[in-house]
Amino acid sequence: MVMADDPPRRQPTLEAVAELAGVSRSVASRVLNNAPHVSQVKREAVERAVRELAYVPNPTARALATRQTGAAALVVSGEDPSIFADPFFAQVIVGASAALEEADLHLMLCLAATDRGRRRVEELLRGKGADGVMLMALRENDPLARTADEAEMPVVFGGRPVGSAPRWYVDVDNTGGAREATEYLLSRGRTRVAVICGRLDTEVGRARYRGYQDAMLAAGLEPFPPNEGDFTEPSGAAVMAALLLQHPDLDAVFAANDNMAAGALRTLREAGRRVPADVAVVGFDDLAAARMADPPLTTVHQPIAALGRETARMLAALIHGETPTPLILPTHLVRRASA
Amino acid sequence: MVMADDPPRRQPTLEAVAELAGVSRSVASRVLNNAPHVSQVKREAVERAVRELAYVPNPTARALATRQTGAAALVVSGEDPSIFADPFFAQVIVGASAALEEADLHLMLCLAATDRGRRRVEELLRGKGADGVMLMALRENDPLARTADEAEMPVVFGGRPVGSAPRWYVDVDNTGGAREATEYLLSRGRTRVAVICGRLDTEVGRARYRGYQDAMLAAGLEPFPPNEGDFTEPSGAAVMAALLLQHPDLDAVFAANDNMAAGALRTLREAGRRVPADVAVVGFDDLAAARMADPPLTTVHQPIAALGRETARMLAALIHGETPTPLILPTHLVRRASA
DNA sequence: GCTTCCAATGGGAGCGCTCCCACTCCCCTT
DNA sequence: AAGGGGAGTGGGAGCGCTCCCATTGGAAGC
Repeated sequence: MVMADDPPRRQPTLEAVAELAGVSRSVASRVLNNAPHVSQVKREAVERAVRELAYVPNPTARALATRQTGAAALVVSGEDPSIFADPFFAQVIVGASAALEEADLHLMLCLAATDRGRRRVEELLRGKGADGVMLMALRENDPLARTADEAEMPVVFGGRPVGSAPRWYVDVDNTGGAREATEYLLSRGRTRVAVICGRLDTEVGRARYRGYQDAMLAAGLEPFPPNEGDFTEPSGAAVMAALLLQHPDLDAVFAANDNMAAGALRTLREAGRRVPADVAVVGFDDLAAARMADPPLTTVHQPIAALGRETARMLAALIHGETPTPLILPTHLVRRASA
Repeated sequence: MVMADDPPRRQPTLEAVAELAGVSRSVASRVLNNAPHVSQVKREAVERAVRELAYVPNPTARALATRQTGAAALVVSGEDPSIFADPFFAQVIVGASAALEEADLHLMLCLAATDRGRRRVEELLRGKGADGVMLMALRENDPLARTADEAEMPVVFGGRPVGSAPRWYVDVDNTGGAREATEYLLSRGRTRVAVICGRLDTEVGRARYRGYQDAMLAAGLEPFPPNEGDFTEPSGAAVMAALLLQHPDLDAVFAANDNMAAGALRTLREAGRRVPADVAVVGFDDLAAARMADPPLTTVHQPIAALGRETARMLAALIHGETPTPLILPTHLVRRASA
């Protein structure tokens, strides 16, 4: 006969610690939670027992008892999972992760791309699988917005969704950044400043176009109509080509993000236009790639890691019962060679 | 008098569902878990009750009872949190997330950069805060390797750690890829093929140098000594500059990743060497940036999303009690203009 | 010296679910 | 006709923790 094939050597429990320390579970629990009403002697006894047994509290049991999971979810929506492959999100995560760590919260990452994924997120929200949620990259009329709203759980938006402004959000000053970029182009004497928009079904896309528009109108110039790209390099190249055809005399272009600016640069190069001599180009995002572009891209820097950090901080505050206020992070122009 | 300020309107429980459906908790539980031994009538009654109450099972309670959290952790080690900002990880995550979704597992992301972060990971492992772990980017002698080993929990390594090969891992054929890249350079008639290594305290760095070495030796050529960069663009530029000084006659260079290749390209350009006419350059990784480099970079493609996907799949298999075998994913050369 | 108060303590009732097990029928063998 | 087997069912004991509450005893207040 063999031994039982499943040696149930389980983790020690609080009960075991208490017993070894010669105290009750209550006292042991208090020591672990750093709560008052424990004598120094027993406190030390418990600490010794914890060390001896290499005890680690079971987070699940604690979660059940306290009704707090100790986790925050970062939900990235969008039909295409590869939207997430954008280094943008990696940066956001670095920031969010750091802030969450400070608040002693774990990070659950949910890419709600497929139907199944969305359903799982929904269950997470409604089943209280996390203490709070950060919602990013929601599309127009995203059903997740409603679910999040109904779930009785703190929700912070990273970047405002299209249309309504939620109760709590952290966003970047897209309009201001776009305005600054356009004004800069104007200040360099350019007058025929074209624009390559991002998707206009996103708030980012709209806000950046708005900033461009503001600056043009303020300068008494006619803004170009919104030529829509989809934030990718090829779309930037395509829109640039179309622009060149319709307005051969343009002398500058503001692209709503760096990827599209890179595409524009490529088209311009292929068309034999010199940058910035013939056409000045400004992007938005200040990705690593912007620095390495040829020529290095003048672009609007946005604090991506800070966006993640502040979103997470706001969520943590909410979870702790505080009432933070929405936040808009500043952007600033980084001058390089392309404009 | 005001009403109680904390309306404890709680989620309905299984108990409530059972009561509404006129069955016992056991039966309701069976229905929810799709278990047998339930009559059709009661099954439907329970389903109706679930809908009526908009019942969602509490994952925490389930986790406590089953001793399964339903989550897998992806731990990214490394002293510098920004290592994670590398688009590499974003890709890995997309793959892992998809595979985890299929296995109905949630993704917990842990960036173990700070001491506090490492401690939290340790607690996660030892406290059974997840059903399994994927470990990536471990450094030499990383204490996490031991903790993971001791934790009685499935562990899969994404990329082998330096030195020991763990029981379960998914890796990319770094040596084969580097060999292929070098062979290609050789086959184009280059004979003075230099190398820019990655950090040699990582297995990736070593394996890629090994591949380069193999190819050189097989061709009867003297391999260059390992000139170590740290996988960043500036380090590639610096090593390239040093190389040019010591070996002005070199006619090709294999860089252990695309970032360093980009740096090399920059140095070469500044030194007035034409690529590929004077010096051919091959990178490794096939990042998006490689395509946009000037000239577009010939590089070794590695299936990053697949790495994430397979790592997650292996972990899921382990969690389900299966016994998978380690996996090495193929790489292949992508020919572009730089070589 | 006697009440008053509060720090210290441990018992016990949950938190919401799973799962073992005992029990009842009912159908199908021999 | 008696027995076995299994499907269907519900009760109850956990899972490991927190937290309320009753109890104790010694210090402080009068």
